[in-house]
Amino acid sequence: MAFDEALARVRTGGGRLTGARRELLEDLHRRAGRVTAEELASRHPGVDQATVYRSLAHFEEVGVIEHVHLGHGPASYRWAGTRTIAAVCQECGAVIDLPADELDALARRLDDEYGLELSLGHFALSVRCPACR
Amino acid sequence: MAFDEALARVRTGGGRLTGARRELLEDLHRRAGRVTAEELASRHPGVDQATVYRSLAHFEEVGVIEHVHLGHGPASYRWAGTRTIAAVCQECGAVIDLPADELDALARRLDDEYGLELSLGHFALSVRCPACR
DNA sequence: TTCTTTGCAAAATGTTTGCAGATAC
DNA sequence: GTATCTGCAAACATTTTGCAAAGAA
Repeated sequence: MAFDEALARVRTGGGRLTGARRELLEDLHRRAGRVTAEELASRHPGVDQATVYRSLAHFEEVGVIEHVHLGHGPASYRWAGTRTIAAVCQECGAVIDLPADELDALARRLDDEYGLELSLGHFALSVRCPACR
Repeated sequence: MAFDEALARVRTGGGRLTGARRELLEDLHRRAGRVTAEELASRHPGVDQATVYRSLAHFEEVGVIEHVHLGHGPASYRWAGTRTIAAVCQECGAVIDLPADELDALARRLDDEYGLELSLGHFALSVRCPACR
């Protein structure tokens, strides 16, 4: 998603585009990878941790970012719309990004057989990476 | 896995089969479904919460149980070896158990293309259930 | 001017740890 | 007898909340 579109979305439903939000959005957009709330907070010392969480929640509500659970630690956030899914190595913790297409066949089966709509984000796949096998 | 086999496993490497552990094992075995540490602790008031966590960790180490993250709440534990995977509805939180075979094709692809060994437990699939669509 | 957002501090949630005494083997 | 396990209480990590002041529209 383009940065400007994100700015517009943040304002939907009376949302305000504050300094803190703009700062966080720029960071999230620029890096494109995954970040935890704690990393964001520490990179933006002027922005309170509570504000980081509240901003992230708002960004997610308006579809600007999405979060995924990579393991036992904190959630990871990234700019929305990247069609990849995370696989986490259970042993070394490495995160491997896979094209989301890999799940297309599974998604189709789950839909056909159970009426379930598979959503790509939110949970990682649990794997063992080549190095750890 | 049979209950007796579990008892044996708990003793591997000098592990002791204590009253608390036997109680928890019986509960986990009998119910076969998923339980959180907190539920276990409250069903066994004589067993301290710390003991529950430590026992669960030990049971998992010796392969008697496995845990999965179903969402934002606590982890869920269940008797090992059940070949199903959990799908969690993002909207209503319902947990749907699917035959693990559904992931066989995906597992094969991930192995062939990336050298990744997919492991079935630990993370749930994120879905929208028929009722919520 | 009005409604939203912020910072701060405190609470809530889920889990882990240190330690001295109890228990399994 | 000796190493492991337990309860207790305190710490920890992540996230959420209440509230009064500040800021966006």
